[in-house]
Amino acid sequence: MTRIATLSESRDSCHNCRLRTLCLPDNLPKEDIGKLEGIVQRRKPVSRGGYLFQAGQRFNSIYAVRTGAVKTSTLMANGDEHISGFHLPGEVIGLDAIVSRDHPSSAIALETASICEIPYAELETLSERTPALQHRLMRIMSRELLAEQSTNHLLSRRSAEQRLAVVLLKFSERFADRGLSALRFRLPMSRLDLGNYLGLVPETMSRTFRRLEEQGLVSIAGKEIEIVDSGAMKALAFGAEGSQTART
Amino acid sequence: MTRIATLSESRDSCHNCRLRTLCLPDNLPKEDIGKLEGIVQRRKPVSRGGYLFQAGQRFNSIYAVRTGAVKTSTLMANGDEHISGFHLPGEVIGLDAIVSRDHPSSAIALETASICEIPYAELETLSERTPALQHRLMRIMSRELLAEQSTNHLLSRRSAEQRLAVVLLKFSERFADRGLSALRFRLPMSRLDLGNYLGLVPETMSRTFRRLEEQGLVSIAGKEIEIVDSGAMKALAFGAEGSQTART
DNA sequence: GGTCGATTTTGATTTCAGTCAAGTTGGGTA
DNA sequence: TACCCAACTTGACTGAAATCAAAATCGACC
Repeated sequence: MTRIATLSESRDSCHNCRLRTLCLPDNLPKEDIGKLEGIVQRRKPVSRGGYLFQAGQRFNSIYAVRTGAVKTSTLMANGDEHISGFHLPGEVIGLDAIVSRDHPSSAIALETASICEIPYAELETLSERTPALQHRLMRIMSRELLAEQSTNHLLSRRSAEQRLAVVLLKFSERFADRGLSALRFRLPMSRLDLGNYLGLVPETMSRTFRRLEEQGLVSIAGKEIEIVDSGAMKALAFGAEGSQTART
Repeated sequence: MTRIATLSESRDSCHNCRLRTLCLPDNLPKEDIGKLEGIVQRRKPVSRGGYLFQAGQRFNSIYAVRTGAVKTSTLMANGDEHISGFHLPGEVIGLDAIVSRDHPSSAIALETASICEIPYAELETLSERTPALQHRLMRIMSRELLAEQSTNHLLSRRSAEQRLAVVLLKFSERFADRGLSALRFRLPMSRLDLGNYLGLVPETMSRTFRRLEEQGLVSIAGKEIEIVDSGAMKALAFGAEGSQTART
């Protein structure tokens, strides 16, 4: 029986946390993990639709997702929401607020989520005397930068089918990194949210899902996704064919 | 006589550098700037089309632009170039390589550029005993993250006119930050490159420039840009009108 | 000053995704 | 169980930007 993604449970300490290698503590010496644990605060779970923090709110902490899933979004000048990312367990949220002292975006739970809060002032103090932690922070920031770049890339002149294929493959990879199936998983967000992130309206999302299914690339049942032909998906997402520019 | 942007000259040391407040040394105590200076290497100028580094190359240093302008771009699977950013004096390049040990993208001079090279291993060592530098690095990374997010935002479901208006206003602001005119400046890149960055083909770029000019928002002469109606530009770029979603 | 290639422009046409308008489905709850 | 609202789907139509094709302009170099 294939196990469907739930991304649940992890122990109370960073030492035992199943997400250790994805999260802040990765590669830290044992005693440094101990120190980090000293400042991490476990919050009571945030339920679906609840805020971890709101845009404009004073920046005090960064947050690591332990279970569940979170979206970050900004309200644009005209009142529309723009979703800037989806965050799975082990990922760190709020790093974009370090410059400005205020959170530029809101973080909202897509499903009940447990969260580790890490007060930034204390993290900064700790990292002053913990080189390994300092390096780890730089690496995480750099990783985020790469992720954002790859999103830019995705939004820049790619067809709806390609965008969807890319994002499904990325989720596949991220679930696999968390020890879950790469081929069968449950998307934590609505089509509306995913479309918002991809720059596509819900109608297009619906039609695009259908087309991928008709081509035998995926099998869709609500939010449950099965990647049927991973090779063809990759060809569509990254392949030479389908580029809108390639004028051979 | 209005001074047209050239973004030239700055002294040999970080202390005297006109770009100090934009670049790494900002807010550092004098003695820390001295230490930073100790590891910064001044390279001989890179001429138009020359590489600061190439994608795939081993990551050793980050780079700060002193004069000129630089683009960073990746080669996609199908052979197309995707331009991920344009970099003006005072900006730091290469931070996206920290995670992977290799540069994910290439950096190419758009016009003759002088560059400061900062070996990352030495920077890391130095920042271990220089908290202010450490904080500065985190802030710069966070700033980059914000910039990437705002690019995402830009590419996500905005019209060609809006994209161009936003990017012109951003350049305006960046030139102003460097003490140059916010209303008259010279874009350092070709329309092809700017279009690539914005996800638009050159034909559309041309037509969109023309439309902005016809509406009396800007005045264009080759790469020389004059912002004629800054208010209307902002209304177009950020205003309530022009949202593709607002179904009032 | 003239030449060649790259860059930019212009026009005609096509196409993909957005818009508008109605359903349909499905999850939550009274 | 039945109701309700939100999420999703479907179909017809529209429109903005891509594509295709060709000409004009620019600018670097001899």
